[in-house]
Amino acid sequence: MKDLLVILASSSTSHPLNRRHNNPKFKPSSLPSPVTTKITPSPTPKPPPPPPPPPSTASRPPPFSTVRWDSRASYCTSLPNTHLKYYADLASNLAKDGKFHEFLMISESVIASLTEPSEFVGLLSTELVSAGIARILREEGKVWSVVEVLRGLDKLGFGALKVFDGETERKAVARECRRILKHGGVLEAVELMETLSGFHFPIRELVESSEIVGLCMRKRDSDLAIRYACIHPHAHIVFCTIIHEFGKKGDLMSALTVFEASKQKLSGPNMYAYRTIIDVCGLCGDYLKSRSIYEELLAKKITPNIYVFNSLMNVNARDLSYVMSVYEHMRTLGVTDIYSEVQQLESRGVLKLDVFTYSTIIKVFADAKLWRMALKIKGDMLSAGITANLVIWSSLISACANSGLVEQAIELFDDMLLAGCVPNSQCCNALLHACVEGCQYDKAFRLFRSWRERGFEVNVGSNAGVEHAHGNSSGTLSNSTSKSHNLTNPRKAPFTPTTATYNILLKACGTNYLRAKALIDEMNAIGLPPNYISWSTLIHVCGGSGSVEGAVQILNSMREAAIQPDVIAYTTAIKICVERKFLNTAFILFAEMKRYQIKPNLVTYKTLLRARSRYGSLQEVQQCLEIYQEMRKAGYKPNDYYLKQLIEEWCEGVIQNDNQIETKFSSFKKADLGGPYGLLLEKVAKHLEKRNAESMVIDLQGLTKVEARIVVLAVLRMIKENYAQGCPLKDDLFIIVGVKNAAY
DNA sequence: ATAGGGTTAG
Repeated sequence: MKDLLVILASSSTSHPLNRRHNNPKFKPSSLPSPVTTKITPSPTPKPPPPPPPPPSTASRPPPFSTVRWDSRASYCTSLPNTHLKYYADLASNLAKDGKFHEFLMISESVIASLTEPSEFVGLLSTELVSAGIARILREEGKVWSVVEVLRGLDKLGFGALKVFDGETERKAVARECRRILKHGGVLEAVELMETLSGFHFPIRELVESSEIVGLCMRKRDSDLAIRYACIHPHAHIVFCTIIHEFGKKGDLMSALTVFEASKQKLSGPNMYAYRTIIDVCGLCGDYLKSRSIYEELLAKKITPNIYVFNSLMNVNARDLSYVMSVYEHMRTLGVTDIYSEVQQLESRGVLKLDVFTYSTIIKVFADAKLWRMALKIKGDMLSAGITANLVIWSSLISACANSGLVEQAIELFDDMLLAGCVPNSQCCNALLHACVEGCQYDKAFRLFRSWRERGFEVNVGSNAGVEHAHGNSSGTLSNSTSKSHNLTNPRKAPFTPTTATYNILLKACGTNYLRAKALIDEMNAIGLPPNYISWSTLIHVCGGSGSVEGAVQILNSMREAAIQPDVIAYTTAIKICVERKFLNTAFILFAEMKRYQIKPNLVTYKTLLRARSRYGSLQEVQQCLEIYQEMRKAGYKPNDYYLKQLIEEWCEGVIQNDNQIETKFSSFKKADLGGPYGLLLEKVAKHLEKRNAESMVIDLQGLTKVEARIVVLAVLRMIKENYAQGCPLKDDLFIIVGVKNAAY
């Protein structure tokens, strides 16, 4: 074998064949035909005769003629496994030396002779092939030669080779990608990424998706944007971003094209995309299109979620009858049926809708962010002859606040003052909250200061007197004084901030920690000491200002102030650690809160699991799996999304993207997975648990062939990593195959 | 009957 390598090596550099090949008159068929070389498999391990000498090392694909290899094929079919192994070793070694043309030539010829290419692919040494690619990247930085090699590999069905494990190589590619983009080559960059993604290059590391999307936008190239989305591991999100971006540009046509593509690409309805495209219809002024999209959902018997309904109603807001028909459907779907039930009760005379019930209904819509519905209820109420009181006004302002509608909220507040209703702290807080939700932080502070200095001017005119004759009079200035004046009569009312007021202002500090700290001091000074909500908000602000240490330190300050940090305070701090990639600190805090007997909730778990987008080592995977197990025990249903991601990282590319099964390596289709990941995820998780690391029983019962393969791959990788760390498997490895699904 | 802190598909 060594001899053969020498022959091949010499032929690839200075062999006279090279000169012949460079001659345009040279024809490959003039080479001594390899078919004539007879291979006699011998019982003793004796190297088989050499494959045909490679004709070239030039950077073009080797000049094969299919016919030439076809004749060889019939003969090769009977290649015994030992010979297959020999060719695989030979090819792998050539690849390692960077002689990819020879590698491809041998591979192509062998594969042409086999019915099942994976037989040969399985025998190739991934390590050697990736070493060769790494070498080209490292020593010569030749990204494009590598890309050509990869495309060659791809053509031969080597897609599943994972060749980008090394940091250095990935950086070389990233540099090249940067360079291309700097010169405006988005198309080139996407093509590069398409090739790379077939070889499990983590393209997310290459460049921010927003940047690529932005460049595609600038070129108005929806096709390119779609191509990029398709290879992104979070295609569903990227699609939505693109749809929205086109919407912002007023380009509904492109947005719709992308929307259609997203449906093609993603399995299962994506409510997020539906919601986005409906919003975009609104942005582009085509409300009729939004209706047809909604109808498409209905035709497919897909139940829209509350966000889709909300968007649809907002987009069609001008057509109240349509909004009501949509609402009617929403009600029948059980999204919210409170109003109709209440109305029914009223019609039966069981209940008289009063200002209390109206206020409850308004709150329901306010919480669901259905502010238009909230305002509609107010209309219904006024028609029923009931006057809005302070609670109603407050709820309406809250409804706008929850949707970040500052102008609307201020308008309501002014209307309220005009109607002679005196705001209390809660009502003022609702308006401040609206400013925060609408990110108008300075406006919140300006309002606060002006209220504190001047209070409110409430209109107590004759109108107010008449209106309040019906309604509840709480929160209304006494009419007795106003009656003497027939004209509008402004009255002064004071403003009293509460702890909640300060808490909202704390949030309005954004990332300005000093401002927040000053507010905390002010609270202490005026006798409104910060409560646990104030402290959590302070943690948030501090973290936002960039100080992870400071944020963690505030947990201690809380205890000093005799306020025990609760689950939200800890979750806030953990979130900051996670965002700033202080993963160890995050896990320390997680352990600490449990020591203090504070039970993590679903939000805590989710926040913590977002810590890793890639799982580098076994330790990291196990750390996350522990959290999963804990979550399960605590009665929370783990979101498969994260676990799926984890498993993707672990199964050597058998699973790719969201729901897609890599089809190049094995000819399995998604259907083979048979429905949801549930059982599969559980099995992989169970097998990767720490305590299972030493003695191993792999139970494949109930899994399909593909699933079983995934589980086995995951376990094998764990064994490999443990071994590399010096912890070899001590006992035997048992694999239980199901009776029906004999997997291996 | 109305308010304030952590998630909300990366």
